[in-house]
Amino acid sequence: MNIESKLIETVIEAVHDIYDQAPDAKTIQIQKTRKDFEGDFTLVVFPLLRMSKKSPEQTATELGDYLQQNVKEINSYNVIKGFLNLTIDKSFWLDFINSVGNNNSYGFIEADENSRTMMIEYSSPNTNKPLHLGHIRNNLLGYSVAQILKSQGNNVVKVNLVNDRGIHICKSMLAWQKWGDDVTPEKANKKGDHLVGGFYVKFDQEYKKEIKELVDKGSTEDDAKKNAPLILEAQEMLRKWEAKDSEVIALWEKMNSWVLNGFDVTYKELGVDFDKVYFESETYKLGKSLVEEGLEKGVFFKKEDGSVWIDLKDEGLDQKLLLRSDGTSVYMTQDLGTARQRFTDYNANELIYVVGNEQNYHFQVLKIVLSKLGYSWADYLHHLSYGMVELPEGKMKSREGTVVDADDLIEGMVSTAEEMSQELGKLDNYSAEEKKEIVKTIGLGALKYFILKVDPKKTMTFDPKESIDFNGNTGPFIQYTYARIQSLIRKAAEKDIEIPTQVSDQVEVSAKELQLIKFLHTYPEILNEAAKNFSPAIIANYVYDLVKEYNQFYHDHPIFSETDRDKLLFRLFLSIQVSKVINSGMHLLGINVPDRM
RNA sequence: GGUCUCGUAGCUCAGUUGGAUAGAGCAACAGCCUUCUAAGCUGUGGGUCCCAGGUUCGAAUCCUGGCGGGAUCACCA
Repeated sequence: MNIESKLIETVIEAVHDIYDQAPDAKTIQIQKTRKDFEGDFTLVVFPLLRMSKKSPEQTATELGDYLQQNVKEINSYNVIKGFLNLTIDKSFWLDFINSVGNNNSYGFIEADENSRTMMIEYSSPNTNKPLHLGHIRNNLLGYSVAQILKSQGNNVVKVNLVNDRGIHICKSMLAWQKWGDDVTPEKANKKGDHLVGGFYVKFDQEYKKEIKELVDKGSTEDDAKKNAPLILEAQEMLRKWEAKDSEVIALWEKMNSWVLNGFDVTYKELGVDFDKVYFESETYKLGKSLVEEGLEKGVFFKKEDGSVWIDLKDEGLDQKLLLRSDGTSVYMTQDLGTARQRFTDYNANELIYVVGNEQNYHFQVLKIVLSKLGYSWADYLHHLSYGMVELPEGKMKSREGTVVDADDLIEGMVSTAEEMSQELGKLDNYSAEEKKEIVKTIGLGALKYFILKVDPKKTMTFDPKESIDFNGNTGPFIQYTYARIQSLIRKAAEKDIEIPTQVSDQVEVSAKELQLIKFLHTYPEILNEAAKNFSPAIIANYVYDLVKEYNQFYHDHPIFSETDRDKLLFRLFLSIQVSKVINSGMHLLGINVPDRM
């Protein structure tokens, strides 16, 4: 049993013994004592006043006496207003830090037969254009949340859903057919996703020209959009695709494979992966059959033109399209099918969708539609909605060319890391190979940390200039601290100092060091909270705070200048425990830590 | 207009189930490299926690209303 629950239990006993009352465990608030006060844990006594019927100070004192007598770990206590501050004995903290020293997976929980299976979908790219900054946030979040859930004893299945069909795919296919001149990624010496993305842009440009021409001839804007020859051709192509026209399918397969090969490169760079990849081209038909099912059950209705809808006015929403009048499927159609397919494949307890908040409405509808169809697992769907990534100059707009391409961004981060290392002369003694590796770790660490430290649900500003500032609350700062501790270990080996596997309870411990130990003590709670909230940001900020605490300690107490052997060993030992937690926390964020930098 | 969401220092962000005097970093200024990596550390200045009510012993946090930004309400995905 951990110390906090022990304290809570004893407080309940105390209230029972002293005031003859039975308090609800929820009213007992044990929290960490704030830095500026003396003590380790604080009991807030205000909620208990109605039971004691005494002043806050008197109540706190009586409870303090009781606790001190009945909990052996408590050394002393003090009362300030309604706060009872308890000081825990040093030996408790030393026992604790020794237990961390013997534990290679501190804070982690093993999966067992009672584990829940959680499926997490992330990335979900369209095969008509390359990944951009928004996808980076998505991928990093998805991967990290999966890691975090795993660390807390869940079985996790990471899935990707490739949006490989639809009108948007036909647009780039059509543009390639018309203006592609049989170009391939090899011929153009370009990543496949970038090549295809170019044709998507080309389509849009030509389409706009056509619209303008029609408008100039007197057509309305709306009519022009609907009747431009290019869009009609694209629609025709989609119908052919759904009818399995061999020529269209062949082109589709060719171009999709180019794009997917390109994505694989980017995923590898980012360090993300999947256990299973779903393709909408494989699930949309199941979606269509679910629509049929809904029509039979009377959940959906058909309009005169043949399109299928659901009326959600009773839910406070609108009418929603499920199938086009020409019988082709839309986004919602295929998502219905995909969801069903997943619960057939894996018997998941929870299905988490990592998708931007611009789709909040979509997921609200998806959930309602599935439960109206009678699927009880609709309750297991959870939309992990994240905010947009903006640039300092404003929003990203593909039309205005202000989209930050994922590959360009990664490359930029790495080359900036290289320039900075060069300038500081940090990597002068390393081989080109080693340099490349370290610089990549730092560049990606900077990017990943910058994005993950922000609360997922918030819109965030990504400032490329600020992100390459390697000072402050950044990934490289944390990596640097880790690297320095590794350097300590090497130094100890040089000096033939054997690092202890545990420390004696005779050692003198400073207030600062005690604070560091208490900080490490909260790590399991932090992980638990991060898992509950699907929030890597909680871990990121914790690790940063830990590193900051450690750096202060490190500067005040140069370890090898310590003459007392026990103290020296203790500090070395403590440093290693800190570096273990840094490594573990960063690992959950998907960030590597270098041994030297 | 309806729904959702965000609003904390000049800027980027933390702030635990409501707890004590609201915190970091960047930027500015002033210091610290014969001692384990100065990509660091120390110090100074910087706040109407958007506004107004309400609940509470106690509100940045919860509720209501307003103001401001964003998203969404497509036969796009």
